[in-house]
Amino acid sequence: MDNVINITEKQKELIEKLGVLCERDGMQPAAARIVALLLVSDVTDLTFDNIREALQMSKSATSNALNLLLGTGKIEYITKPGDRKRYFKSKLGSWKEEVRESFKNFSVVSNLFKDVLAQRPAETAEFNGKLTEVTNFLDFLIDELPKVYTKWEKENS
Amino acid sequence: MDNVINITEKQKELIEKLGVLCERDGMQPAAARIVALLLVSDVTDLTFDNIREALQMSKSATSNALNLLLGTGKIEYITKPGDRKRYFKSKLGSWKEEVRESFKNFSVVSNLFKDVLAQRPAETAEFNGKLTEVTNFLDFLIDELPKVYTKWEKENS
DNA sequence: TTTTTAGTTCTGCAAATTAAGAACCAAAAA
DNA sequence: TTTTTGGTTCTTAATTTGCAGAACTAAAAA
Repeated sequence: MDNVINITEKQKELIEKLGVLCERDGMQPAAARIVALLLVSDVTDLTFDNIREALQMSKSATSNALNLLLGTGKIEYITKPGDRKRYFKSKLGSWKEEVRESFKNFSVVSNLFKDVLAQRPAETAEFNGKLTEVTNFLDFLIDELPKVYTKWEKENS
Repeated sequence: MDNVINITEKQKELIEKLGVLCERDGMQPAAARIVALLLVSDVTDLTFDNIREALQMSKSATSNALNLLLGTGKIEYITKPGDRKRYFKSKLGSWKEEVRESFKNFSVVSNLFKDVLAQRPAETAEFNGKLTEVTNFLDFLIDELPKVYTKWEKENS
């Protein structure tokens, strides 16, 4: 029988707040709470049933959310010798990775804007000019943000 | 009678692509298409009915989406003397603003992570260390990103 | 071989989102 | 004063999402 993990009121509060934050990023509620739980729980490696009981959710919801999070790289699991259970844990590095990914998205937007510009009539000069400025700004970021990363790497090696 | 605005196939394609992009950012479908339409349309200032006809949506959907977009600052409208209609147009600067806002969000995450750390047991040293690194990274970004903006301003004045 | 464990998969429902259609309304025009 | 214009608001309907519960399964244990 699994020893049930305990969550304090303070922790529950943090789970809600972190959960809302993840949900705003498009994550579904159950998954968001799991991510949050794995951040605040005293024990960092939790089993399927630990999670299910702590968050009071069904097996199906737990299973689906865990597999979704494994797929998106937000969590991982370890196993222990002579133990069939998997121990799920937060893949903390994913937060840094996620930021990096979100930065990459700028080029998708920038490229689409360029496509838009390419087919706009020359007559709407002011509009086209502003749109050009936006794409220039995005391209500037696409250029500068990697440098920020490099600076971080340099300062932390 | 309003002169109906015409949308080419190429423009329709771009509207779909831009629409999907906006939807992925949490914008609802109808609103996303309006934003896209106002970017690709040859005429940049469109009336309620121009939009309704171009995107084939109901008055209610059009009304709700337009008010949502006005509220979130993604579009604006102008009026013309002796004309009761409003002419809606893309607030192009909102794209730049949006990026700036999304950067501000890092401090919300960072602060929450610090709250999490404050109540974590000291025993999970490795985990706490990694979490600390993530918050340090976020704080680094919170510090560096405004500098990137400043650089942009400087290069474009 | 049977049973238990550690999940997964399959309905099916309840709530939330999204948009249509019709009724409505206030200001301007006729 | 009546009508038209340029919308808004209300109700309803169709999807979509998220999750519970039960049935199921493969591997390990007994």
